[in-house]
Amino acid sequence: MAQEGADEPPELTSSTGFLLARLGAESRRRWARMLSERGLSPHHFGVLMALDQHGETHQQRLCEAIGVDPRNAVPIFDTLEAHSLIARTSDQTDRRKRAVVITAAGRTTVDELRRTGAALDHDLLAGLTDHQRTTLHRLLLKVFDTIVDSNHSTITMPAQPADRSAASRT
Amino acid sequence: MAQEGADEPPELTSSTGFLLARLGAESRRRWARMLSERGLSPHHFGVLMALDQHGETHQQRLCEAIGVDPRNAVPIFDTLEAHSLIARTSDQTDRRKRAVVITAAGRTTVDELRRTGAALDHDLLAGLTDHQRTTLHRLLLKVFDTIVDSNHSTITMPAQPADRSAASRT
DNA sequence: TATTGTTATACTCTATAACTATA
DNA sequence: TATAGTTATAGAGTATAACAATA
Repeated sequence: MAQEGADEPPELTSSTGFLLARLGAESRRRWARMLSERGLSPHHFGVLMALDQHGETHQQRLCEAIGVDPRNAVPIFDTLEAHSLIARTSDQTDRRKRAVVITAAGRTTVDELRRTGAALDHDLLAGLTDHQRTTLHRLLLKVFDTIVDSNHSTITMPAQPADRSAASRT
Repeated sequence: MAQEGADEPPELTSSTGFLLARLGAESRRRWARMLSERGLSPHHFGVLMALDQHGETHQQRLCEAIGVDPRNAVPIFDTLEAHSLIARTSDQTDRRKRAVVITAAGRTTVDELRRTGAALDHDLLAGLTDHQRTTLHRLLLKVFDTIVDSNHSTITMPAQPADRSAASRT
């Protein structure tokens, strides 16, 4: 288990995965409260964020990104489309798939929410230094890659670099 | 944002809190599946773990430890008591409170589950080195302390050092 | 036959309101 | 009045089964 310094905390929560679940619930709770003021849920924001970063994709990849079963995702996409934050079209190469794109309004919304969310991060990570926050984020990203890769055999998102620059802000 | 090396991943999930929520859900999902085979939920395990580490406490402190509203915690304690994994008695100094203790069977169970959970951790954190896992765990613990302290004004668990040694195992 | 998206449904978890008993 | 625990209930989130359209 690799010996650290001597200031290792007793235990409190011996399993990292369980501690992750505990903190994740707390974080989601705060996000949900903030987002509910705009009629959105964490899943809605997750879809917008994934679309904003990766550009057009189909629903199943988005479901994987936000960790929601496709069976439960339909109402999520419906709501986003009803709010004109995304648009769904039929994929021409494979008509089973529905291509999803973020709209200009969706892009504005996700940028707004991201800024507001930064305040939540600030509170949540108040006990960490800037360097520790960066380290934590980097490690969590690595874990994220692991679970996405393990669910399917080889999937890492198409990485179609949506012309994000067109909506340059701030 | 403190410049790291140059191998910083693009973004994927810009908010640490949101990424935490995403990974926490995945982790909880895996724990839930493992625990369901024994008729338990993540909350049940959380209670047992907190009791095993901190000894006797009352219900509200346990609720805070596992992040569950006291209103939703009653069935959790009831189930644990029905399985004889915990025992509830009336606190003599304040008869409103119900003192909760872990039983010998509960201690055996939590040790078993902790070992089984280690396999889950291994899979979940497969992308990290041992050192990175230790770092991640330490950072998450710090965040945990932050949110517990922020919810109430000053609470850090009584730290009554239950005679854990009596159940020495392995 | 396998995959994408969908519907219906049941189940779990969480949040809101109000009540009892103790302090 | 405030707190610990409880109950009832509605809502959000998640899992199970089955289906239509397309590949």
